[in-house]
Order: sequence, then C-alpha cells, then structure tokens
Amino acid sequence: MYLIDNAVGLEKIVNHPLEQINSEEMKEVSFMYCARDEMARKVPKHIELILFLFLTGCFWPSQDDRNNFWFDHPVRSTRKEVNRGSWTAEEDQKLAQVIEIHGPKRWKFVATKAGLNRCGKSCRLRWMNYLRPNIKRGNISDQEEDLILRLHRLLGNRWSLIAGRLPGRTDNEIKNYWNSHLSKKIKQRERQNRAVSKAEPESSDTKNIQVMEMNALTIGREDASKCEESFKSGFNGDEFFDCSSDEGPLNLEWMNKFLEMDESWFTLHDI
DNA sequence: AACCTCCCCAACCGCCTTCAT
DNA sequence: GATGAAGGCGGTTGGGGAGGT
Repeated sequence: MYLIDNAVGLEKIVNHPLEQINSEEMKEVSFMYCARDEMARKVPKHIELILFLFLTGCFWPSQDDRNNFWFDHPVRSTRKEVNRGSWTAEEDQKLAQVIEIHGPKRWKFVATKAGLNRCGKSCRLRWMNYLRPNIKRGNISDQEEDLILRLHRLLGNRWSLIAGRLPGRTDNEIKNYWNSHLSKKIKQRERQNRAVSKAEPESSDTKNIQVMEMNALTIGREDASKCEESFKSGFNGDEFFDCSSDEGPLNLEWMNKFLEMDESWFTLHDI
C-alpha cells in the first residue's frame, strides 16, 4: 500500500481529469482495472489514485508486480472466468429447473448441472434470496417492522435468526431493511428523545410510574416475574430461535406475546 | 433534457462452522 | 484427529433507479 502512503498531494490526484486520458492510456487503464482481486478489494476507493500514479509515472510496476497485478487480465489469465453480477431470467430458469430435480443442496453440482458459469455460492444465494418458493418481497408490514425492531433488540445483528421468525423473509432482506430504514428511524428517535429529555428532565418517580403503567397494560406482574425467572435461569437465544425443526415458523402473535414479556423485563431492570 | 446526488438492494466477499473423507 | 470442501452468515459494495436541480 506504499503507493497511497507515498502519494503526493492527494487532493491534486483526486482532481486529476481522468477523462482527458488518451486512448492508448485507456488501454492501460483497462489493464489496471483487471488488477489483482486482493488489491482492488483493499483499496476500491483508491483505484483511480493508483491509475493516476501509474499513468503519470510516479509508479511503474516491476515485472513481478506486473505479473501479480495483471494475472486476471482476460488475455493473460489462466484462471477460469465465472459470471458475476445480476442474474438473467434465463439463468434463473436453468437454476430452478435443476433444483427441482436435484434439490437445493450440493451447490457446486447444481451450478455445473445447470450449465451456469457461476460458483455454487452464488447459486445458493440466488435461490435462498430470490427463487425459493413462498418468498415475500418488499412491503414489510408495520407488524413485521415492529417484530424486527424487538428481535434486533434481543438478538443484535443475527439476521438469519431474526429472518427465521418472519415467514417468507430472508436474512438479506431483513439486513437491508434494517440498514436502509430502521437504523435511521432509531437514530432519529434517539435524537428526539435526547431533545425532549434536555427540555424537560424526567424525575425518577415519573419514570417509575410510567414503567408500572406499561407493565400493567402489557402483561401484568405475574407474567413479568415468570419472564424474569426464565431470564435468570439463563436464556439461550440459539436454542430458543432454533429453526432447524420441522415445526415451521412460529406465528407472529405468539412471538409478539413473548417479546412483550421480554420488553417488560428490560424495562423492569431499566435496561 | 441533461446532469447530479442519494440511496436501495442484489450480489459479492471473507470468515467461521460443519461435513465428508 | 487432520484436511479440504461445502455451507452459512454478517459486513460491504456498487449498479441503477428515483428524485432533485
């Protein structure tokens, strides 16, 4: 990474008009975009910087470097190319057909059998997140959103566990929804709460009364103490949310009831 | 209409675990 | 038990669509 560390005048480099590069230089640019995977991954934002240094002579790779950086170029590479990026309808169809016959397992075999120039992992992901039957897409309901929020509070970023309790939803979708919608909502709510608490500091008595009211409204003391006991005796999220059995997804009402108990426990303990 | 910016989400990656030999 | 392959997961990226200027 000495290329970046030794860069002179980062601003100047960033502002360099790359579009002014002539066609011969562009050929070299295309070579460099075929730079070694690892290099590109580590400095994806700086690839233009490397190009600039290369094009302006600040960096001229040794023969060894060239061998390393360029071995993925279509002409020079000996490694087998695989399709990447978006799936086509044709690919989807081929994949679905093979899975219908052989089942959703042995993904490398499935990929080969379907005649797809893709890795097994890519096929699995496509199936799990898109082609699988009974997948719900988009339009996450208020009830589902509420459930995600509460499960996340309980489990953290364990998206597959959370998704396992939302029938038809995938971990990827939940994760995306969290990152694009819910995390912002939460931050916004926190900001509002901070603003309110600054404006009118809440007494501990008021807070306690609110907690008691909430408990009374949601589950009652008896349930709350049961809930507390279960947490005291050790709560194993992995076991509780184990989806490996054939029972199918638990219904949302049941889950909501549990989560109400859970929230009450957190509230009682001022967590 | 053309360009720019933002942001959503499909897909990829690396790491870890599980499974098969 | 050791090893390699496959599967599963969470973090991250970047293409492209939507909306703004």
